[in-house]
Parts: sequence; structure tokens; C-alpha cells
Amino acid sequence: MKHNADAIAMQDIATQAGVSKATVSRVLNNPGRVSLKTRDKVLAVVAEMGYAPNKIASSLRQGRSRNIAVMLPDITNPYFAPVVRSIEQTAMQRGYSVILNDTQDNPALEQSFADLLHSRQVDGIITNSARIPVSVRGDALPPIINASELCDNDHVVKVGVDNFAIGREATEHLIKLGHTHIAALAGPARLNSSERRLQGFYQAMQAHGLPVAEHQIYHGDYSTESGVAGVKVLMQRKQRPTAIFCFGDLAAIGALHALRELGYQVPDDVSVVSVDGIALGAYLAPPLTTVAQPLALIGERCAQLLLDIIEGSPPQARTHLLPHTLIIRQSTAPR
Amino acid sequence: MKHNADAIAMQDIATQAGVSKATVSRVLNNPGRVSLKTRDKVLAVVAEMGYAPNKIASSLRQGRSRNIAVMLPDITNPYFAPVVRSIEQTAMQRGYSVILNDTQDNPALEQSFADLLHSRQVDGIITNSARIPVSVRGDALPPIINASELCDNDHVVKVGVDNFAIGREATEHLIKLGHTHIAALAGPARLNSSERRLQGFYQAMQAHGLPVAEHQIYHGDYSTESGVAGVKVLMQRKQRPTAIFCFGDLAAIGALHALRELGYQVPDDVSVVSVDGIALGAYLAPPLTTVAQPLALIGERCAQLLLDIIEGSPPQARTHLLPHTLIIRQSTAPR
DNA sequence: CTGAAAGCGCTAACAC
DNA sequence: GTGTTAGCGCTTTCAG
Repeated sequence: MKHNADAIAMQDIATQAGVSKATVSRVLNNPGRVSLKTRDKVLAVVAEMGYAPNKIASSLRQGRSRNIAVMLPDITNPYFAPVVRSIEQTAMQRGYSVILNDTQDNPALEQSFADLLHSRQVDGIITNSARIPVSVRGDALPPIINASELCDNDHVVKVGVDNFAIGREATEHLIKLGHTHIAALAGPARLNSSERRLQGFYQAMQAHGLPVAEHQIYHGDYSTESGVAGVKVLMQRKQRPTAIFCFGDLAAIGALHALRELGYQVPDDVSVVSVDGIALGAYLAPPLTTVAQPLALIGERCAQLLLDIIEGSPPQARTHLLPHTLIIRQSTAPR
Repeated sequence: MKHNADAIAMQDIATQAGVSKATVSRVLNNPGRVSLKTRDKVLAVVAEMGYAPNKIASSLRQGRSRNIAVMLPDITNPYFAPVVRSIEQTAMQRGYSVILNDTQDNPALEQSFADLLHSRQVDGIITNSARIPVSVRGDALPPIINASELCDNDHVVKVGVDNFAIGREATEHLIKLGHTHIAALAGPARLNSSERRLQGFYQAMQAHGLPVAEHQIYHGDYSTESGVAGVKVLMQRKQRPTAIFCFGDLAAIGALHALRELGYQVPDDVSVVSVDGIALGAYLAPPLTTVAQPLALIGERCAQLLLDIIEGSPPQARTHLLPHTLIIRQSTAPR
């Protein structure tokens, strides 16, 4: 006996309960429209036979899958895990399932995942890349949420943080501690998040009359390895920084590691501030000062907005910026 | 114009290309059975109209969804992310999508996710919990892979590591370094992985004539917080350990943190060895000695086995134990 | 409040 | 090599 060869269909329930398929369907989806008596009878048979409606058939008939896709560059980055978890929870509460797409930041893969929408396998997509893989035209909002890395397409709903303010506040924290030689261990120049943080950095420096030279900036890729590499470069430049602003916690972990290897004490010799607020930050040596993003909230908001669009209640606002928080721990100290 | 109101169906392609639906379907699924000429014509029309077959309809007709579900207790644990990524990649290569289920270790949720299988939304499940949420009877293998926490049901295919050997080898590493007072910061007693590692620990200690008392064991829950709590308890017991065997890297991170706070030097005062091999381990202070699990391989194997079962080629072996590796870094040192 | 019937878009026999 | 036909299992008019 094949484990699923004994599939029970709605017709079986109907026959057994002495009603029609239509009535069984109503009991399951619109209990209100059925008399209490038949309802109980049907429910009893359903329970007895262990019946579960075939969701594929239901999807086909209704023209929607009740699935959404989450596209992200790397599920291995601790930044994304809480976001995904929160998306999944919210979706589940609203009756949707989440299909995960780790794109490894590969445009070809992003495109292939976008076909899920086209082939009706998902009703919408939350993408954490600025490359919107679907042609967006017309006046209706497409069922797409653009998170983390925001694109500049006005027809797409975006959820993120104010990276400019984050860059400014992280830098100001360092400046207030008396640092004047501050290096920035940035992300890829092509990424919006990195560019905005960098602008915030420049603006804070300028506002305090602090000059910024090219050699104070290092462009990595947000990875731990790039944090290591960045520190090695930044610390051997003529004007050695007394503080480093890392654009992501993963890079900061690498930076802390490299600084330690080079024999510098954090925060005594060098202060380190970063961005993201991953859970592990509190357990690093030293515990990391960071501008935390509301990861769970970002995920929840993405899911709510996407499902609202899918279900016909598109939001008024296109861009949703969520609040960040500077968490001061022990990786920063007065100069 | 609704963005998807203009859905193109296979019939449209057929009409446009002057052939029947069936031929279009063949071109897309069995190109070999169609003449080169019609094939080209159909493909041209498909490309021109931007057609993508409705996967829901195909699924309904074929009786399989080409989706699989991955159930895990917490996507936020760095142990799972690489496993999931690898599952996703393998599944994609074989034409399947992955539905993610973060169960938060909640049996009720696990059950509700198992209904995905029942309602035909997925063709199989990879579960990282020992609670198999589907009644398994009969001789055929159910489309379920049990990973990480292995259950003792012989009808289920299991993928994991040899936790007994891991426990033994981690402990022996410490013993070889001259440690005799070794504490174990274990996981929940109800979990198979923790119990096996603990048995391995006992066996190694016994084999070297080292006594183990109750007070050398602390049962946490694999979390960072439990690592902190465990160290605080273990270090204030009469016979203070000179080495701690943490049953997971996350707990080890907490342990390292707590040890630092209590003023102990690792590895000078206390050695720490752990299990998992998460990427961050190499960047901790000090870099963590750990018994690494082959995370990507585990994920890949889970996916391959599940898809093999789904596609009718069930494996001969029920239990698949994958190789672990002791990675010696700087958190352990001679007594 | 309930049933009959149509059909979502596709694939797989089965003919030709 | 290609077309015709019959559903997959469900939901939803439309009658009654």
C-alpha cells in the first residue's frame, strides 16, 4: 500500500455523510451557510475519515496558491534569519506558506525564482535585493515587497530602515566619544544600504568639521572575511584610525577578530561600532556597540503589506521606514 | 488592469501556434516527441507571449506538488541556516521548491505543518525534530526524512552524525591535553543528540579511569543563554573544572562570554570544546575548538534522500551517519 | 439551506 | 507526430 494511494476526496465525505460535495465544501469554508445538523454530520465524517482537502485543487479553482516567496541573498547571514522567521509566523497566521529562495546574490537565480510568481506558484514575493525581477508597469501595485536593499522604483512597496540616519548616528556616537580619526568599513558601493550609511557618515563628519579622506574608507562585502581584510588595510594606513564604523555586524565580528590578531585592544586602542543588532553581538568580546534594526518587525511588516496587496487592500504609503536603536555596549569608549 | 488578469493559458499558445494544447504540453515537457518544426514554432510563440505554464494546474493533474517542507525548531540558530541553504539548492536543482516551517519546537505547530503533507501541499518533509508528526505504518517508506534529532522509528529514513563518537572524541581531546576535571554543558535530557553525546562523554571518562559526578553535568537547552547560565553554575561548584565540553556552539559562545565575565582566561584557566562547527566559531575570542558537523552535506543528503523516496527510488539504508571533524583552534590548551 | 453542473489549466491515454 | 478527450479535486454560480 502506497502511503498516499488511499487519498480521500471530498466526494467520499459527501457520499458518506449523505450530502453533496458542495455542502461539504461549504461546511469547510462557510460553516455559516449550512444548517447546524448537516454541519455536525459532515464534520463528524471528516474527523472519522481523517480527511484534509486537497490544497492544490483548491488553489487551482480559486486562482491563488496561498504561498509567498522570500528571496534573500544568504540565509546564513544572521541578519536574515529573524526576518524570515517573522515573515513565516505572520504568513502562517494569515493562512499562507512561505517558499524560501536563497539566491546567493545571483541575478540569474533571482530571475528564475521570480518565475514562481509568473507560474502562479506563489501569490507574491518579498525580495531582499534591489533588483526587482519582475517588470512593473501599470498603475496597480504588483504583489512584491522590496526589503533591506531598497530599489528606486516608485511602483514597489518598500520596507526598511533609514540608513542615512543610521550612518549619521553611528558616526556621531563615535564623535561624541572624542574620536576624530574614524574609518568606515563599508559594504559594496553598489548597494543602496551601504551608500546611504556612507552618506550619513560623511554628513556627520562634515557637521563636526572633521575631514574625511579616501583612505579612511574601505569597501568590503558585509562578510566576516571582509571585516578581517578591511581592518588589515585600514590599520596600516598612515593616519591610523582610533575608531572604526563597520556597516554590518558580520563585518564587525571579522574586524574585532583582526584587531585582536594585530594586537589592538578594543575599545582601549580602537572603538568599533556597527549596524544590524544580531543576537550574537551581545556575546562578543567585547560586546558590540551597534545600531540595531528591528528585524522581527521588518519581517512582520513585509508579510502584512504583501498579504494586504494580495488580498486587495494595498497600502497608501510606498515606503515604510522602521525605527532603529543605538545599543551601546563595550566596543566603544572615549578616545 | 490587474497585474495578473491577463493570464495566458496553454490554449492561447496552442491557438496562436496553430496546434493543440497537447502539443504545446509536449513541447514543454517532452520535446523529443515533437517534430523540430512544430517545436520551434511553439517555442517561438511561448517566448513571444511570455507564457509560463500554471504550475498549480500541472500539480493537480500530476498528483504531486513538487514542493517539500523543511521543519526546524529555530531558523535563527546558525546550525540550521547552512543545512537549509543546502537543502534548498539541492531541491532547486531537482525541480522542487522548499517551504520553510519554523516550529519553535512547538508540537502543536509541528502537527499543523505536517498537515501540509496530508493536504498534498508538499510531497515530503524533512524534519529536524524527533517527533515524527505523521503516523507511519505499513511497509512503504513515508516521504519523510528525520534529521538532526533522530527518532527511533525504523520506518523513517534518518540523516545525522554519530553523536556518541562526537561526545567521546571531544572528551578525549580534553583528556589528552591532561584535563581530569571536565564538566559537560549538555543539552536537554529529552533530546537524543544530547543524550548520545553525554554517553560518549561518560565512556571516554571511564575509559581513562576518570570519575564523573553528577555535579559535573549541567543540562541547558543549547542556547547561548543556557551557556552563560551553565558556566555560572559549573564554575562555582566545589571541584572547579579545568575544561568544559559544550554540546553546541551557541552554548559555547555563551560559555566563553560568562567565563570572561567571571574573570577566567580561556584556554589558560579553562579549556572549552564544543560541537557543531558554525562559521562564526573561527572568529570568537578565542577561536573555538569544536567538533564540526558537515552541515552542507547533511542538507544535501536529506534533500537527495527525500526526493529519491518521492520519486520512487527509496534508499536501502535507513540511517545515514555523516562524518564529523574535530577542529582544533585556540579555546583548548594543555592543563 | 442544499444540489447539479460547470470549469480552473493542465497532462496522459488513446486514437488516428 | 499530433489531436481528441477525459479528468485531477475543488469552489461557485445558479436553481430549486
